[in-house]
Amino acid sequence: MTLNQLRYLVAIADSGLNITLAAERVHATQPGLSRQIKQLEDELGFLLFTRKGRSLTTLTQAGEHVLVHARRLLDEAANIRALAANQRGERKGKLTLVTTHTQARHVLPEAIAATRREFPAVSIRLHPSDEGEILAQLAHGGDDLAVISTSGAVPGAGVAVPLFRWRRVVLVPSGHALARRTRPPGLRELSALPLVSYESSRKPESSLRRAFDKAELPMQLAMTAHDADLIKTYVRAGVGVGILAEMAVSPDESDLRVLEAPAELPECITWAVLPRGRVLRDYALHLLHEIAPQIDSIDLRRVVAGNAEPAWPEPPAWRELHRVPA
Amino acid sequence: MTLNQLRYLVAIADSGLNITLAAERVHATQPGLSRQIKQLEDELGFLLFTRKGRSLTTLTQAGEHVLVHARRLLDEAANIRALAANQRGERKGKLTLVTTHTQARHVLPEAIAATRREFPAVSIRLHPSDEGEILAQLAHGGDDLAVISTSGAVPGAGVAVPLFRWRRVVLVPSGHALARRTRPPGLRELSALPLVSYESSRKPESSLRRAFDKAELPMQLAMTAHDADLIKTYVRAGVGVGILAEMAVSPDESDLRVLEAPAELPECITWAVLPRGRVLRDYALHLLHEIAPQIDSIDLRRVVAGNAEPAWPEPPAWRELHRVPA
DNA sequence: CGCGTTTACGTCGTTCGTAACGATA
DNA sequence: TATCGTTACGAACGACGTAAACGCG
Repeated sequence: MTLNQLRYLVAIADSGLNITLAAERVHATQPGLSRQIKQLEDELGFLLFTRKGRSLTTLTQAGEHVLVHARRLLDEAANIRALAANQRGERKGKLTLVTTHTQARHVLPEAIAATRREFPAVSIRLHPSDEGEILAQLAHGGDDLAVISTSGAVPGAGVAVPLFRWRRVVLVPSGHALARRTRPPGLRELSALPLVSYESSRKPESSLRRAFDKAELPMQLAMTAHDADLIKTYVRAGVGVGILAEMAVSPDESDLRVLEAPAELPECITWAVLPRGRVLRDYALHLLHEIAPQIDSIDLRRVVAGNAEPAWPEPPAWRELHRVPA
Repeated sequence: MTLNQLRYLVAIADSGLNITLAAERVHATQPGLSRQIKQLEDELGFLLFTRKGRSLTTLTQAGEHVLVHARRLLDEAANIRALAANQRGERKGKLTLVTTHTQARHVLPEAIAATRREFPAVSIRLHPSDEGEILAQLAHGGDDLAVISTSGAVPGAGVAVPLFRWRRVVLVPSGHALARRTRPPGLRELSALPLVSYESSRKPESSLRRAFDKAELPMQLAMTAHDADLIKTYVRAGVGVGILAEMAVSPDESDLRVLEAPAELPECITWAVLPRGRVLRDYALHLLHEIAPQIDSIDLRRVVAGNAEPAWPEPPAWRELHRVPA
């Protein structure tokens, strides 16, 4: 059993059991992988794959088990290499974020730009994903960091770090009846209007939907989109009243009016979620410090390493953070 | 970075930084280890050890970190090998238990004998240890299984499986005043008498001591010993009244009388504690089934693998288990 | 016939053990 | 001088890539 054999095993599993493809991905030749897998099977004493003719059809049950442990083993190898890179002061590398469009578009840009200024040789990969799939991506997709919002609940997978609190806002065209009002609309008023909001509001567990349910009011979703720009466009077009994250609106949109959302819509929290037990590269820590300066980096390392229990400070409100833009 | 390099690293760390000794333990030559460590240091780009002249003095701080991950990595390698051995139906291997003398002497013998009958080629190593050190041993000593008692609290490290409940008994010479009484002694009565009990009763967190403290009664520990046989001997010699685990007394000790302990002494639970995430060999599961037939082996595997939350059945009382000895 | 896997073969690199050397207490 | 680590050398093994053969759709 060698590190390479295990590396080949997971590469093949991750390439849909196509050895040739796996070989390209690990920068080796196909016969090399075939042989190493065979040798591994010989050493372990059982087949990792079921074969039909010459090609692989599935992993055996035992193979699935081996794969789980092989992944963990290789993760630890990667941890050692990350540790070493930090120790050497290595300033280049990769960083993969998995997050929603809203975070990627309105929350992360400054932080990522600052990190890139500090670490110009780091390649940052932004991996947009659906709300519900992000944590699964983080757990199984090898991403380094997820950024995700919830209305209060602490995300389960990995180490969740609260970044900031935020609220929704109501967006209407400047000619809209609500735009002339001095007081923000109530939930009952919104209930009577067609809404334009995020795709995720369609889900029954969406906090927007739950707020209406709790008040026993109907919710009219006129349309949904993945990102705020589209929502704004359709609000401008008069399709309905926009409900979106406050991070997604800027004060200079003169043809739109931004109103406070009803108090019944709960405050949300944006979290960074880190894979538990993974050694963070210095630049990952730098990025986290950019988006959450209130978090102590030493503590963070300790918690991710499993050597301390999380005890994070109360996250600040987004509008406090951005009251005085530079 | 190879598995062997990491293996050598931990061997050296576990041999007090004596490379020659480490080389013997891993069945290799000393120059081999020296070179591999040097190569590993080259690859990682920093020193793992601080050196004074030619010999190693300490691990560097970075080396300590690498060591942690190297251990986990090798644990996963061991897991894969264990998985393979199970899959092959391999019936030989090693099994190291760490436990107290009482468990080893009075609880485990039947179960171990049964396991040895089923797996004659398995070498079982019994590793007696002090109450307080057992869990540390399990976490760092590479033992497969700990058996330990507490008065209620769930042991923290690893996966704790409740095996059975038990009570203490009071042991007096047949000529003792208490032996003629029909009702068992109360805590207040015992408080007036010199006691002979386990070494661990000296600790402030001992449940015996806490029972006296709670009743605000003094406890007179005339003497303590590690094992029940010694306690019995000194009870026979009239040194004091024995307080010991019910598992440690048999009905055929005609010169001693066994009395119920006061109700104030809480019931205890004996637990098996397993290292979390370690793949269990079939014979380990067999042994566990012998000492805790109420535990479902499939569930147990799942919980140890981290794929399920523990939900163990209420453990039976020792005296129920042994009411009708074969 | 093309795609993907296996088998055969030669080369290269690496690891290992032996043996000699060096430093230290 | 004994102990422990390093350096030097040669042999053996193993992994890799190339090229050809084999099955299957």
